[in-house]
Amino acid sequence: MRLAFMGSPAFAMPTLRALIGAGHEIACVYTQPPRPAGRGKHERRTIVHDFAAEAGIEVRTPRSLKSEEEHGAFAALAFDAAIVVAYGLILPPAVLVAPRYGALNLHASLLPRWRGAAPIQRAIMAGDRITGVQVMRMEAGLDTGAILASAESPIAFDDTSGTLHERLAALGAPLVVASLEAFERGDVHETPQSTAGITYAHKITPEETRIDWAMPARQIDCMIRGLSPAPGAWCELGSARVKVLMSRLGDGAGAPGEVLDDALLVACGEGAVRLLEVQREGRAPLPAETFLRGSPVQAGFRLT
RNA sequence: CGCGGGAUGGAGCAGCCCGGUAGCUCGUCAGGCUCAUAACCUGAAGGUCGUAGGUUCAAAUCCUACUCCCGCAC
Repeated sequence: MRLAFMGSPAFAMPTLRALIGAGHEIACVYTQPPRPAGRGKHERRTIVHDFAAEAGIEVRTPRSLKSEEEHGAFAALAFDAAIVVAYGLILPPAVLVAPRYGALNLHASLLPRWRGAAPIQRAIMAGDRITGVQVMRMEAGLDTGAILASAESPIAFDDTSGTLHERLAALGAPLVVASLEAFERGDVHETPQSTAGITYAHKITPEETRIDWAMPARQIDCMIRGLSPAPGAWCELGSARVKVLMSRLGDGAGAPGEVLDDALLVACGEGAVRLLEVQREGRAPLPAETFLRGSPVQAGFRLT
């Protein structure tokens, strides 16, 4: 089929590759415009942008799709379908209906749970045991469309947003390809989302990334893994800000934030967590054992 | 030019402010102890101190430029 691919971050890449691999024509890639970002405020292109440019695919980076001009430019390419994966822009109705088969979105949760921007992180942070990916028809509402295809994946005790991102991206790519095949066969089944169990995966804000050691260990462990590798949950160790990138539930009790042994077992409001991977500001992420070699933390020390 | 931290034997760090024989915790190798061990003891190898200049009798340490990495902000 002749497709528009709309996506920006790494999560979108497996699907883009799969579509190309399946022989579809990517007539145009829409992605977020390069913006001054990161250290030094240099202009950064999205990974999808880099890949598409390298592959010789036309790349468009409008700041918004709301204007008549953008509608026209989009419609003019006469797409069979638009595949949207973590694009980062709202698609107005005029764009949604322009392609012959409309716009399909790959979403990383089992809808209607975790509609919105950060479904993978929110699922882990909430302690969900299972999640998945779904291909959904896009409508005006936020992730409210009917489901065309679905695949589940359990969330393990040692999953992080990083590992889940990779797994779900890989799980979703063939689902999208299969959905397009269904259109070609004229065998598409669209199931409306349940009206029960709706939750929203709000964007992660910097304020909520600081660890509050008074929370139960179970919650803290989920928070640490849900925010890893980015943006990372953090706390203060002495005067240094330290990110905690991996943890595991442990046994122990003490004042919230109190280190209970010489291997970073930390007491929480209820229970304890063992910190397995940490990163001091300005330094590289390190396994706890390695970190402690250069910066020992005595039992009794209090993290804040 | 957004703010800031870092680069020291294979790993993680200290030393730098107040220039003068490179240190710690590990790892590696050899030997010892042990029924045995990731445990313990003894010994050894291994470093152009990011790169290029400069100052100095002397630079890991002071000055300049550059490269790479990272935290914050975005």
